[in-house]
Amino acid sequence: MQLYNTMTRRKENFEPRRAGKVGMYACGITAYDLSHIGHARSAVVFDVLNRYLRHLGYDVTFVRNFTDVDDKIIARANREGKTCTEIAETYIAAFHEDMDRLNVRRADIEPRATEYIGEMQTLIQKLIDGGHAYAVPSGDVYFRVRSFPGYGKLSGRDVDDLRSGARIAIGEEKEDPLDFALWKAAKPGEPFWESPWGKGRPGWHLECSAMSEKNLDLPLDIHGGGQDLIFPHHENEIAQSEASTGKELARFWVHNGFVQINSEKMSKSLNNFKTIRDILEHRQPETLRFFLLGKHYRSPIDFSFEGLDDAERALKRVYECLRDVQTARERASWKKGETPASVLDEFEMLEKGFFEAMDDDLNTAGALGHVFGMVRLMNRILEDKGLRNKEGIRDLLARCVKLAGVWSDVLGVFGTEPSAFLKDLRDTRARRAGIDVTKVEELMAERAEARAAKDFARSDATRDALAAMGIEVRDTPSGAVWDIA
RNA sequence: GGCGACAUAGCCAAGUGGUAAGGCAUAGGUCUGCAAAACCUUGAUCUCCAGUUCGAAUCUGGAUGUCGCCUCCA
Repeated sequence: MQLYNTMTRRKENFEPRRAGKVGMYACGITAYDLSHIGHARSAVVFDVLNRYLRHLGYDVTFVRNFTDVDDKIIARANREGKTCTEIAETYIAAFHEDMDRLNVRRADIEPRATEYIGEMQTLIQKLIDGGHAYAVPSGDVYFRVRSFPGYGKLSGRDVDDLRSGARIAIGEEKEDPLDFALWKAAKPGEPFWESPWGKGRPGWHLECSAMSEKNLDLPLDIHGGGQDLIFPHHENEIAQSEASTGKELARFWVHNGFVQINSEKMSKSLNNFKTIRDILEHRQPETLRFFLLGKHYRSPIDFSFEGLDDAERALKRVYECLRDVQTARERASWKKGETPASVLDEFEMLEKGFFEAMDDDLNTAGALGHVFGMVRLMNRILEDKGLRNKEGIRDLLARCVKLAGVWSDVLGVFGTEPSAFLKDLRDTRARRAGIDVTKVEELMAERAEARAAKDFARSDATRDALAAMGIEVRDTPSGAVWDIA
């Protein structure tokens, strides 16, 4: 497959370092608050990449870390009178819960920073020994940026330009404004670990270098994260890891675009933050996931509830088709007859098109186009009285179900039992609209009675009453069903 | 100021050289007691200007607009 590499700014043919095996590392969250939809996007993107690489037959080892010691965690712990460990545990558990709902698979290894303090100290010592780092009297240790010639290569930045804008904050004892902390001396009341440089804790960038090197071989095949991590986080990781090991840190750098609100980045200062839980209050998790897959992973995606509702309707269309295919397969008798070649061709083109899109830098939006092409094809077949009862179609429907299974494994959507999904969708919408389901059922019963008596005036009156509530009634061979308009 | 991304129908969104996938919404038709779903039909020459080319949404230059990074951030 082709994958865009931030380092070279080009799509490149992805080949792992060792045949058949992929080592992938993605930067996870800092566990100090509930995860927001930006975290959801990043997680979904790397989940799809993880799933697709496995689909292609690679033996993937996926590592995603948790930062469980950090300024913001400390601040929250102090504010709430809890320990950092308690805060971290709380929000790691919340993250897992949210990810499970979004059908994001757990990483194979989920290291936590505080479990790697020893490795981090070893790494710092190596950097000091190599002249790449220095300790200052306060007990901080800094990375000496000018000792690493490649600094800026990932983000395309020039060290001199960076230097002109940088400044040494009061109290810092850096040799150079660009130098960044590897180890921070503990202030009173902060958690700390003993070290050769005094009591302190690791710098954020260092954590990922230690955890990636410990859990995977360098160079990593893929290192990923949000676009905002390119500078300085990943740039600093490269400096630390490459200066200490002499090896390239990662071969492919993959970065996902942001979630925006009204074309602006979500931020707490703009007060436009949406947590995953805010969204899942009134929408199904699969709708959010499907919405996120609707745009290419490197582009910014604008979040809105209107957009989510469009996604919900589109997803419903897929599930209604899956349900209808399922029903059609239950037909007791089939007549002799082949599937027309043109239909088979179309089926195969759609199947191929999906995977070509995925191979092209994980073009999920393009792939979904082919999914809907399949929905149209299947609907058309099921509508065709002369075709739908043929043995050839029976076999095609079986292929369709099998393919839907593969697609859902890769994308992490369309995998729910159709009837269960549709029922849950209806309940979700009813809750969202504040509709009393019991009342609806009563009116439905009344209408059924009226229709049985061929009292169409009364039947229509109940339909109108239901319509006023936002309920749509649909008569099917097996009785009337209702849905939210 | 430095680095970068984006600009496609009412909305969302694929498409990186050969005359524009798909979704949502809208309108008409088939079907239906009436409806709904489904199916069929219906719409854009791709922000603007100049250039390269037999040919450009797709390449080059410029303009305008929007956004991101350069400080913690997915």
